[in-house]
Amino acid sequence: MLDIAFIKENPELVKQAMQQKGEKETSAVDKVLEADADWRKTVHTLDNLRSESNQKAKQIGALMGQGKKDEAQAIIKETGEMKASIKELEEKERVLKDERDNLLLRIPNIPHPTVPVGHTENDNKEEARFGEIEDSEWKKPHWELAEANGWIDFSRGVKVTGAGFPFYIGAAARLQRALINYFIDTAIDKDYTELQAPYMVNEDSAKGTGQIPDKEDQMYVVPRDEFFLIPTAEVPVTNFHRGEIFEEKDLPVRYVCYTPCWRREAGSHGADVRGLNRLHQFDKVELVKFVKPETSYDELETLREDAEYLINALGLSYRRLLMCTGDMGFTQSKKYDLEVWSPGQKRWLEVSSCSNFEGFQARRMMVRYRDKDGKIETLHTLNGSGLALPRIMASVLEKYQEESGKVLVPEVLKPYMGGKDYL
RNA sequence: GGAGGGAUGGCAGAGUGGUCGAAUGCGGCGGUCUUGAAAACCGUUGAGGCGCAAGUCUCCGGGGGUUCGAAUCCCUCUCCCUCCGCCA
Repeated sequence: MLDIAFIKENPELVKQAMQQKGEKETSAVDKVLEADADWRKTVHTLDNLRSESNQKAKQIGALMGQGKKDEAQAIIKETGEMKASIKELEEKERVLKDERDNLLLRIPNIPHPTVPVGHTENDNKEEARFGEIEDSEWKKPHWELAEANGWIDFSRGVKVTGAGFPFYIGAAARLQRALINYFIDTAIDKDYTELQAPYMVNEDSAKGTGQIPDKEDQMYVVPRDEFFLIPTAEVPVTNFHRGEIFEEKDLPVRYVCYTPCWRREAGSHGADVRGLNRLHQFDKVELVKFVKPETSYDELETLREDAEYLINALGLSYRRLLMCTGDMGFTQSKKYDLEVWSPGQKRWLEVSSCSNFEGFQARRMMVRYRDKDGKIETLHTLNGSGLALPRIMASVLEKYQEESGKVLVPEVLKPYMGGKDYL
C-alpha cells in the first residue's frame, strides 16, 4: 500500500498513476482522504476522552491510597457515562480505520517515471534481444520430444493428481534438478543467501505480500489447517522479515530460494497451456532483495542482470521487455519480463519477471530499517525469478535437440549431469 | 494425540489490581578517564498513532471480558517448554 501522507500531498499524481495502470475509477483517492480525515477526527476525540478517563482513574487510585473512600466514590460516579462513550467511540474508530485501510489497499503502486505509459502487452517496450530467432522446420515442440523419449508423463500426472501436475522421468528429472542447482549455486556466487522456506503459509503471510484479497483465487487452500500453498517463494521469503526492523549496515539483504509453486490458473485453456507452458505445480528459483530506498533501482538492474546471466549461460535466445504501466500489475513500480525463444513452438516464453515494489510491500508488512540517525524508515523490496523451470526446460529441450532426436546437455550443466554429453 | 508449565523491551529476567510503558542485568549509543584500547564511572537507549508543537493515546503472544483502573483477574485461540504416546 501507499503511504497515506504521500496520497494526501499528491492526490492528482496518484489518480494519474491509477489511470495509467488501467483503472478508470479513481474516486478511491478522494474517498480515502475523506475517510482518513474522518478517522483522524474520531481518534482525536477518543484520545481526549481517554486522557480524561485516565486522569480520573489515577485520582481514584491516589484517594484510595489515602483511604479517602468517599471522595473516590464520588469520582467513580462521574466516570459512568464516560465509559459508555469511550466504548462507542472505540467501535467507531475501528470501523473508520477499516474503511480507510480497505480503500488504501485498493490504490495501486505508482509507476516509476521510466516506465512506458500504455494499456496492453503491445505497449511493453522490447529493450533488447539476444541470440538468433531459430526457425528450423524440423524442430519439435518439447512435449513431442519428451513423449518420444519417455521424459515427461503428463497423463499419469492427470491420473495421480490432475491436469498440470506432470511427472518428470529419468534424464528429464535429473536435468531439472541440475538446472535448479545451477541456478542456486550461481546466485550464491553473486552474494545471495540461500533459503529453504515453508511451502505453505498462513493467512497473515498471504495478506502480507498481497495474495489476499487480491489474488485469492490463484492459490490452493488447505482449509482444515487454514494454510495456503505458496504460488511463489516470494510469499514465504518476503514474509520472513515481516514486522522487523533492519539496521542500515545490514542492508542490502539478498536471498535465493528454490521452491515448488502452486497456482490454480483458473480459466486458462488452449494452446497456451500445452506441455510445460502452464502448470498447476512448477519449480522456480526466486531472488528476493531488501534494500535501502536510494539503491533500489540499481538493485533492480543487477537483479535483472543476474537473471539474464543464467539465460545467457544456458545459451538460450531471449528478449527483455520493460513492462508498460497497464501490464505490470498492482504492486509494482517497475518490472522487466525476460522471455526465452522456444524453437519448437516458435514463440516467446516468459521465464522471469523482475520487479521493484519500492515501499509498497514493505509498508504493508511493516518491514523497516533504522538509518544512521536512528530514524526508522520504510525499506524497498524487490524480487525476480532466477529462473522459472518448466519453460526453461521446454526451451532447453527444443534448442538442444538434434535432428536425430537426441538432446545435447548445455555446457554449464554438464558438471551437474555426471559429465554426460547427451540426455 | 494426552498431562503439566510458560509467553514481559535487542537478549536475559522482575513485576500477580492503582503514579508500571514497566525494576535489574547484559548488549547498543554518547561521554569521563587513557598515548590507544580494556576496565571503571556517568548519561542515554522499545514500537506505533494523532498533533505545527506542547502534549496525548495505544501496545507486556492474538482476540474477547470483568473493573473507575489490568502486564497482573476471567474466557478463548495460537505458539513454546517438560513428560508420555506416535513417528520420517
